[in-house]
Amino acid sequence: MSDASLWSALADPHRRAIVALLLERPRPVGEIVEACGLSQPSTSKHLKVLRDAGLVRVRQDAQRRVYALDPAPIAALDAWLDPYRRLWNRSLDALGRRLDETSDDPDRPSAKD
Amino acid sequence: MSDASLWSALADPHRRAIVALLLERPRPVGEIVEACGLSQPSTSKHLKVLRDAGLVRVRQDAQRRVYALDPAPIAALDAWLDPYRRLWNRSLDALGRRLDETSDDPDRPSAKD
DNA sequence: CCTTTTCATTCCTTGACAGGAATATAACCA
DNA sequence: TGGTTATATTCCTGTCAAGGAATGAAAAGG
Repeated sequence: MSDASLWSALADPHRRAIVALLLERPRPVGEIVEACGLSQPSTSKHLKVLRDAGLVRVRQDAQRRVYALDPAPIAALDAWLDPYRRLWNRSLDALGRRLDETSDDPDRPSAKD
Repeated sequence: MSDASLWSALADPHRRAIVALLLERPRPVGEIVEACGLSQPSTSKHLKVLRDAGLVRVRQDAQRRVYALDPAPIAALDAWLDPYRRLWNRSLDALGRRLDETSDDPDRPSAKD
């Protein structure tokens, strides 16, 4: 299950920054180095982690390597999130009902606890 | 920004398992210990991390502490995901177009040969 | 070929985190 | 009050990941 590598890849703030950079457009390593303010080796290592997690893909262009986002793992995250999103909607719903029927449900005490 | 603690909290597979357990229903610590197969102290420490990240809330019930999911951070994750979801939809769209116009685009040879 | 550019990989050190064992804390009960 | 249950916290240790420095590797160009 590469689910683990996906989460741990995104757990690092620098890597989330890289991912955000690649959301705008594909970029060669040098550009990422400059934008992140990290050293080149460190950036390359982060890129390797992202590659191993399947989050980015590389295209060789002469001496440069152009990195781009791969949307698939993002979709996996989205799928993971789905059941929780339902919970979120339920609680929004409940809030709406409470606001709506403030004096209609004697079982659920209002904010006077 | 508790964004960092949110990600690092969910980076751990045991903690994701706990979160999944709490999605079904709120549970006291003992139940989580049993379900996860971790030791009680380890579980308590994971719960502390989840608490600090705002992912769970505790309610005291006699000697027991009942943990429940807080949907708000999930919504934050969802918001983070949003721009990437757009990317995903774009690529689905592109795929759809390609499948749609297979015989409409003489530039792109179809799957024969 | 030799050099330059661009990037990847090792080596090493340091810091953070996980897990177990033992201990503290708090609530309930006799 | 003393004891039991349920949970949190501390201490200690091993593991793992990040970052810097140095080095390796591949492509382009003279």
